[in-house]
Amino acid sequence: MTSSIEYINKLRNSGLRPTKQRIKICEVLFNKDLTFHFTINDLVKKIEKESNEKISLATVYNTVHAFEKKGYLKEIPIDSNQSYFDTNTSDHHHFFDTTENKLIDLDDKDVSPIQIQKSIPGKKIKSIEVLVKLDTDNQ
Amino acid sequence: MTSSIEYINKLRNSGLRPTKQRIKICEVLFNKDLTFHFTINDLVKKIEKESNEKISLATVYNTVHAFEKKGYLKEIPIDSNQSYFDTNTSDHHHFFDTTENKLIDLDDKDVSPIQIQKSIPGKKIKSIEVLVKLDTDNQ
DNA sequence: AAAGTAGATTAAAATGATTCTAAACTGTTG
DNA sequence: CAACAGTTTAGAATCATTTTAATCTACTTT
Repeated sequence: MTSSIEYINKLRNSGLRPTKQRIKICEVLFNKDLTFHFTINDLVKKIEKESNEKISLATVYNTVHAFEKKGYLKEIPIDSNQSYFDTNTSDHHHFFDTTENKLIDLDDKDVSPIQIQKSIPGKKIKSIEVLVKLDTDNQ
Repeated sequence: MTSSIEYINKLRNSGLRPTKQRIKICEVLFNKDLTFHFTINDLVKKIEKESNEKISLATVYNTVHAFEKKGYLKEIPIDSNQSYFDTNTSDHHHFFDTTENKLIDLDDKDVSPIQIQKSIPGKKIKSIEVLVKLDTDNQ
């Protein structure tokens, strides 16, 4: 359990004003033992469930994007028309269960080191993300 | 140059009726020396440019999805608000230039072999896709 | 502590990609 | 050729996301 004072500091230190809404969103996102994956829609439902005041949808979008920019959240590349985010911002990868449309974390240590032998002039590598698609195994 | 007879056979063999529209889309997608990446919007423009008749947007969507299901196209997992497709259906990966929003092929041979040390019970690996995000290098 | 202001929140409207609808059309089979 | 299932179509509907512009609030300056 992190107290809201710590979120206030975290926000201030990132140049984000610690508003009531942002603190609440921090609590919903980061006040957990485990990291998790979510869509904006998931997050709105979580906020409604864990709080009595409602936060405008635009604010949820703004805040998630602000947190992503600050590195507190990561967007996960999935071929979907909804954006998936991850509260686990460490270097890691994902399984995507194509039958259940569910994401599962895949630790960096469970993937052999990835080396890219090609470079693009004037460009530098920002991130390397592995997506392992899974299917039901009916042997 | 593949003749339209071959596309007619290809379509028939996949259980898709060889309509005027599908044959035209085959020509635009597969009558090239090089494979390429596209969005639906790109494809519509390409069709307009390479043809005098117009194909309804709904038909373009239907056909792209039908071709994807048959394995003639692959969707590329990108966290973007548009779906990207690839006419290169062989095993390979991608660079994504985040400043120009452009995809670049990354050969399987240019990526060190990837081994996944974790397995999910009842699931088997369907594909492994690597997305390397690029940034402008202003050293 | 009051005033000023830049940043934040909000509901509602706008946008843009994608899907759906239902009517008209067409390839295939008998 | 008739019949039918599959296909195309324009336009409407949907859904996620962004924008707008008015209101509000955290923070700085006095």
